[in-house]
Amino acid sequence: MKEAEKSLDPQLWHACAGGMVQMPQVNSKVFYFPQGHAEHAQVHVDFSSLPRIPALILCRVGAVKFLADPETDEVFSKIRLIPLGNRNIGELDFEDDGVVGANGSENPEKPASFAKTLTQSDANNGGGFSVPRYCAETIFPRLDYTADPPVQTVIAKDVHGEVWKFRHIYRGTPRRHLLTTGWSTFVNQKKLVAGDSIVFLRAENGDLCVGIRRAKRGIGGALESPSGWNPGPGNSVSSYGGFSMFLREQENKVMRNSSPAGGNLSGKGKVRPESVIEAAALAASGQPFEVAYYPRASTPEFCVKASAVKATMRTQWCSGMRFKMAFETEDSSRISWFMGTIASVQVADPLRWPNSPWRLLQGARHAQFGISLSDLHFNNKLQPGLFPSNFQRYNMNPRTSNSIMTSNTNSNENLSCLLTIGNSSQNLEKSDNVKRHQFLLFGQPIITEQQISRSCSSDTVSQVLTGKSSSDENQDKVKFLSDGSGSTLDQQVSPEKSSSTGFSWHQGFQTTELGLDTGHCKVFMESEDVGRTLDLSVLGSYEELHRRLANMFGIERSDMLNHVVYRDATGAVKQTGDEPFSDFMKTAKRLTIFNVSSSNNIGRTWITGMRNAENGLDASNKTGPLSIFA
Amino acid sequence: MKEAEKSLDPQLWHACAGGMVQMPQVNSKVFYFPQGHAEHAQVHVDFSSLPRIPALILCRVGAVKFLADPETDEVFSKIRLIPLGNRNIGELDFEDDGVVGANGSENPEKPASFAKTLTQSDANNGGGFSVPRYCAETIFPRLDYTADPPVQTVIAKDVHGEVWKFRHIYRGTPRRHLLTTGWSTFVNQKKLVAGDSIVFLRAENGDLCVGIRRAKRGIGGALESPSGWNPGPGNSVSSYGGFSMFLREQENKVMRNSSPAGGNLSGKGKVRPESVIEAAALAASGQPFEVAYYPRASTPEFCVKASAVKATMRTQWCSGMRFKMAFETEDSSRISWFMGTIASVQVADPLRWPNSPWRLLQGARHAQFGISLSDLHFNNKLQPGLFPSNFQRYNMNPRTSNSIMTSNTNSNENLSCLLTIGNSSQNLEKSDNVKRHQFLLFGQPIITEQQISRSCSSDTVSQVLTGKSSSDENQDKVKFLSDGSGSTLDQQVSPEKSSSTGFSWHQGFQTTELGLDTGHCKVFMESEDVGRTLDLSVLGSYEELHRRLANMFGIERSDMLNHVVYRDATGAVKQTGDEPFSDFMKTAKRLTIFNVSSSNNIGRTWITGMRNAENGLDASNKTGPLSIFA
DNA sequence: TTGTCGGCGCCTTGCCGACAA
DNA sequence: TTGTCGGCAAGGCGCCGACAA
Repeated sequence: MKEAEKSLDPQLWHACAGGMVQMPQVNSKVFYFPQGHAEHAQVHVDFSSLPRIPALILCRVGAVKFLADPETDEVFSKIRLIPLGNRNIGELDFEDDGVVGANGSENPEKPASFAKTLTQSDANNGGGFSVPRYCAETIFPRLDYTADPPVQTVIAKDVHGEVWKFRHIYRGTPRRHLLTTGWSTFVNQKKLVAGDSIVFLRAENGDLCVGIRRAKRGIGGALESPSGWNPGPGNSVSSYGGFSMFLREQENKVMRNSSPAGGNLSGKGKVRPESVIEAAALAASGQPFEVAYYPRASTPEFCVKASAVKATMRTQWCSGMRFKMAFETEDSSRISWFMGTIASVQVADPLRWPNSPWRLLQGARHAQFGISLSDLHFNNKLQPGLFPSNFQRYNMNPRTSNSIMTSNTNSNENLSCLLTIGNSSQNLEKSDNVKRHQFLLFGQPIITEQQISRSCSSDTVSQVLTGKSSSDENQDKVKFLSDGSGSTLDQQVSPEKSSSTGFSWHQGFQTTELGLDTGHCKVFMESEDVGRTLDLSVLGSYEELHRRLANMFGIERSDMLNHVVYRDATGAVKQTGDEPFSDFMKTAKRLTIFNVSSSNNIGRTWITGMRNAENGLDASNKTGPLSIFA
Repeated sequence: MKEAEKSLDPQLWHACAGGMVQMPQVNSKVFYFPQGHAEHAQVHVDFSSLPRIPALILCRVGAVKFLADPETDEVFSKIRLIPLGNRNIGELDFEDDGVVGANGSENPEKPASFAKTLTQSDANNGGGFSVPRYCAETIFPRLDYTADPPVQTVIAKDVHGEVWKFRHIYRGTPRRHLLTTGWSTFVNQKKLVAGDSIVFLRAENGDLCVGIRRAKRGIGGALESPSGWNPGPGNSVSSYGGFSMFLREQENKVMRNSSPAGGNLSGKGKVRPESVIEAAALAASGQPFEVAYYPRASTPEFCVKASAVKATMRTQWCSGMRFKMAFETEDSSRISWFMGTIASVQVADPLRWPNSPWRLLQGARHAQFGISLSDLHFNNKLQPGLFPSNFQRYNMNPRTSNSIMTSNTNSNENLSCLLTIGNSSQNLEKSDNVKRHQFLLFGQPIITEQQISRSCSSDTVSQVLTGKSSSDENQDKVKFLSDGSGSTLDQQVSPEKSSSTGFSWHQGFQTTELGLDTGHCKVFMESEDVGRTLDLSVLGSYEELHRRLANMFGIERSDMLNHVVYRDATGAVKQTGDEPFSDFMKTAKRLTIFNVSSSNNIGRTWITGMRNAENGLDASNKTGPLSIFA
């Protein structure tokens, strides 16, 4: 990759980055969080080769470059930081820490811009683009309405300065603004799909600019990204399933036409762990360094303006406290607020970073939503009142820890709702103070530890899934839980309808993280959210297995044939019967029974499973033998 | 790039590599030529950081991996070599140097295979593939001729093991074999264009395999590759021009659909110079090393079996000797022979590699044609009888030197025919023993030094262009010529018709290599083959320049306006008048006057020029200030 | 106001035999 | 024997207004 390093218009950059993204000004002071930088790399960064590094390092901003990926158009920046020495935080002067906000540089005027999330119709192959009236009238060049129909050619420059031409027409009854000719070329070239956003911006010199913000892609999002958004239920299984199929087909198309390297639109690997190590080492030794920051990467900022850090450090967060967080509806530039109650306070990684305030500040912009509001549009029925509960679905990876915390709290208190799945009943037996109520939610058995905290959501149910396993957790996990709080947090909420698909992914992720001993196998029904654990070592044949599964799920044994697939430790997906039972017994790690009735559904889920199988292979490098299946 | 490193079927590998490619057997002995390795990298490799390295190093072959590029399907191999110490060549035992030939491994049976160069119709979007009868009947599965029409699905595996399905039908009047459904998908996926070849092979296990051999792409082929083939004249200017345009349009299409990285189908940069340095250093120090070898890269082998080297070293090549070389018609597996007379013998790089036999052996497979016969198909009218003269057009890069040589010969003797161009008349004045006959060939003045050597070709005229410049050659060149032979060889033949375009490219290349002092500028007419040198420092204005040019070429001065373009030292292409004359005078390196009459021609040539301008930028890294223009 | 749909025309894709090299 | 061409049909692409949320 050549370092063209051509800084683009900061206004366009900010428009693409999103309204909540702020960049520190040159010569301002910021705190650099190596931990946050590591999270930004979205892979595990092993700091063990370095001496202990401070959790946060005060730096002066030497330079900021506004850049865009030449392939994906994703905006990112390179920030040069000069450490200011290892003085006590209290002694420091935080005054001149100006921040370049959404309005770009020192110019207080926000340029006229408009963002729209692409609908299916917008992204369809045979279609045009429905231009919202506001955009057409305030951003686009003035149309001559005396013509019939009024039509013009709109010329827009992208982040690379490349020029795109669109036919802009005002037609139909009732009249509406549309981009027709040229639009589908743009969609194809930029490989846009429904859910991605497009930003139109009228620059100061009058040029019309166009930028894109890609939706977080990939079904395995929750698997790939520690802070990834778990799309979850919402508008029903079928609609989501259909959408994921669409994505896959698109992706295939894209992959066939482009090199494998070019197909990676979803990020990851943009910041390499070596870069983090290098930066952290330089920072700790007081030498200038440069970091790349991808504002769309859904991880919290790791260069936070010094005054904000200082202000937030004054607050002692503890569970039970109410809090309020700003986030922006990206396509309309309004600020929305989310209010909630702090559920748990916990140091993210007490071994490596003791007393680190990282993600404690979830105020000083760690509280910012890493995911953009546009993601919420997957839920077509979404209403403002649902935001809080949706936010709770934000997937808090146990590895990267909880977002809200102090250091001396019982984390079992104030949890909204514990939905225990899989083999976690073992945990419950250990924590003797929990009450067990079994009830059905959307037809699925749910075990709660506490009643719903009404403060989170007024008309929906929110649950927190405990993903913790007891004795069979892997080494990594043991370390992480060693602070004794005894509960790995992971939140999931189903606001209106439950989606088995969504849940299964989630569970797949958890299983990935937890791992299982040989002989034990997770079993899932395609249509159900809840998995069970089965000890294969007590079984002697496929017939016995099928009988057992038939009993377990109350279905006909004959229906089992050709409907049970599993993944083995190597990641291969097989059907029962593919290999001798003795081999199956040893290697099967996750087993899924497909619905017998709907053949359509089977096809779809099978493909989904294959997809996750790929992700599973990746993940296995990190956590050893595992099994994922949706 | 991940090292999948999955060795593919050696038979398929050899079928794709071409019939002339031989790979050394494991445990056999070969000589490793660092010089050849460097040429293989196709960029300048600077050995100056290393101590002096032997010109050839005897090695044992540790391992051979047969691989294929995951993106382009280009076959290559990795050869592990273990140096056998620095003993005197004469003392060595060359016995067990078995070679894996085209028939693959030790198996003496050559598998049934067939290669065909794609015609326009084959590569057209809306078309199928005309299967030569031989291929259909001996390679494809047997067709049921009782059906009407006979039809079957042919399934073939590519180098990655990926399966492709083609509808194979025998229809039409007269009957012919065709691949229809599935073919265009294959063409698109593999990004094949007319001129590329496809190889069908029936493997030993009965599987049908399909491989591809890409034609050397890009108009600047002769510029990019030291041993590149100069397509030259042939079936008229317009047909060639048309074809090159076609290539360009195809390329654009490809580029739009694929990432920039994926667009590089033409090679270059496959072997990085660092790898060469590393290998050479390890080889010199007697440590095992690995080299990658791209048999389609058109550079001579640099791992040559030891016995062949030894045998050839016995021969004292000198000019005037007759020689005979084998090469294969790749699509029919016949061996053809080329016979010629040695024109000049010269050490390739006497400073860096004194007494190196590199390219002394263009016998021991250095004489092999680096280019495939398929390149000759650009000349549609090509007949077997023309091969010799066509071969003479093979572009012998002065840098990489002449292929046939000894060290004590007057290189001015026995030259087939010297066509002196540009400012080389100065040379002639220095070599007082040459006779000067001026005559016209295809309307161009030609100065011969000797009569045509009839032995080269019976019905065509062959010439050797002397590309030598006198006092204005650059440092690099001076070094190269320092052995005193005083003649840089470059051969060019126009068998039937002359193409100004072809000639111009050739000249462009020569000018590149030779370089010019500041102030001196090469001047070319678009329609002419012959360039002149102009001392810009004696001119004072654009007007004076135009007047001078008008005189020089006998055209109207007014016609000059807007028809003179030039390239400066940075590689930029400009029109006269774009910058102040004083700047122009200092930087212009090559100047071209376009035909005024035919606007069509101008357009075409302009595009060609731009293309070459790009190549010029690359080349400038190697030779300093230069000027290329076609 | 704008997202989605069916209608429909145009243009590309791709299969065919004719024809000629 | 096989390369190229025009014919032609199918189907995808893409523009349109209708309709409804």
